[in-house]
Amino acid sequence: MNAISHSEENYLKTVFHLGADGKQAVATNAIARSMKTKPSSVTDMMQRLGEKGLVNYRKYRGVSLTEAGKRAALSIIRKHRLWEVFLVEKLNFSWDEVHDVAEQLEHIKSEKLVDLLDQHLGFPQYDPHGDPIPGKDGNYPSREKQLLSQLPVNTKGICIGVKDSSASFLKYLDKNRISLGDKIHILEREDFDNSLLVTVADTEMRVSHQIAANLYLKIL
Amino acid sequence: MNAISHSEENYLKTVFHLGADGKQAVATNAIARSMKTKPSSVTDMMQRLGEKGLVNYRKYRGVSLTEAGKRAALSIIRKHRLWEVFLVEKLNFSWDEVHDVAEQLEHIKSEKLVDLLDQHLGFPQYDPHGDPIPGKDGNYPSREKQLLSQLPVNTKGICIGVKDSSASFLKYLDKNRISLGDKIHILEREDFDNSLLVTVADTEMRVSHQIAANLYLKIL
DNA sequence: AAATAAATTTAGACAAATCTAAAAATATGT
DNA sequence: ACATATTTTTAGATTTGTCTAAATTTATTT
Ligand SMILES: [Mn+2]
Ligand SMILES: [Mn+2]
Ligand SMILES: [Mn+2]
Ligand SMILES: [Mn+2]
Repeated sequence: MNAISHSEENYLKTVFHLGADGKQAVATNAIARSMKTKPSSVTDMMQRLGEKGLVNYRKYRGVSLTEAGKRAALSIIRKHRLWEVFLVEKLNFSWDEVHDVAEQLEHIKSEKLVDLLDQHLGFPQYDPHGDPIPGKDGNYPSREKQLLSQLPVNTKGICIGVKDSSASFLKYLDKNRISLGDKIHILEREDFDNSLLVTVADTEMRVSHQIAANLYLKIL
Repeated sequence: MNAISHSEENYLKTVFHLGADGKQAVATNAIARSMKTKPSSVTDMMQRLGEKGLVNYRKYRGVSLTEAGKRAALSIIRKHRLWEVFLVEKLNFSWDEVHDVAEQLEHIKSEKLVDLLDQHLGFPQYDPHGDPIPGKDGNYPSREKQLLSQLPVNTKGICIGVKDSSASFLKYLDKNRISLGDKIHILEREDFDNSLLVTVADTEMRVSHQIAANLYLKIL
């Protein structure tokens, strides 16, 4: 009776992400910008999701997810990230190529498929971009992490994730031999342009503010 | 420019199967029956597919696939069967559970995904039901095979496929320990009900005409 | 506090995919 | 060959998801 459509799923996921993991309300325009649709389409959809009890919609005031909406969003994100792990670990996709395919695979409906995929992958905790994989029961582990750009000189940490996961950024990291799991040591900050001198897995290099502002570290 | 929709793909596949693998024309009613839609919906869709150059549509005369339509159908069937192999071989689905999931997975659009999946599976030739997997280039190998019900007493063969691949038939075969690859020897035919006395992998058993009419053998 | 700007919603249109009911064409039986 | 049955198509409606243009509400600036 109340099946959630492909399109509705995409909207729910966007509301979740834009609203700080389902905690804040989100503006119509923000959703439209993020999904490359028009604000009027968003309004339409939010009214429908409101009627289905998946979002709290108040005219002109933005939307937030209901508990049911949050559960639905987490289930889609779980599938998205499990498929990303599959693509990278089993099929040898590179981490910059998986997003569009996972964007499709996340909509496949079969609980058994998700469970067996999870098992096949050894119950992974994080996706290839360092993002946590929501549990079957809907629990969403959050990890201690800080942007490289916000840490003081002399900090040591492990690179555990990316904020921007666009193909161009990920390819840049590949080219410069920066990978998740690498140990990073901040040697020096350049006041002029906020660039950093760091060692990444013991190799010294300079990273721009742009880069540093998109890399998450776990402090050691 | 002319992307083929989810729904159009399902129709193309049905026309392919009902028309003896794209060789014959197919009636509107046959398509509607097979897809559980109404004949009027089929007419609509066939007119659209006709305009797209994927079928030859002549009012009241049924439809056949064009070369482009055949290519599209084979590509979907290739994906469907590769995913079925994946589900059974890698995720341990049983062969009676894979169809509905593959029905969704076959619509995922990514050439790279299909190529890498094919490689990951070791370039399988047949799906879990014994059906051949079309090649990347669109070639469709056909296999010498005959229905068990149509073979004379004393024939020996290998069970290589099923005609009916409904869950109920497949579960029946599991229960009776009949699997693809088993050696079958026809010992006796009962004239009264056309049932057969056979050995399956050296175990003697009686199979009804219903069963025999849905099992394909390769004669030894 | 008006005036102006920005964000949001509404109204109306459209394409895709489906349906029901009615009309038209084709096939079948006597 | 004619009447009847069957198949197929057309006409018109509905739902989903989108759009543009206009109206409305909220926010910002002077
Ligand atoms: Mn998606
Ligand atoms: Mn990811
Ligand atoms: Mn399908
Ligand atoms: Mn199959």
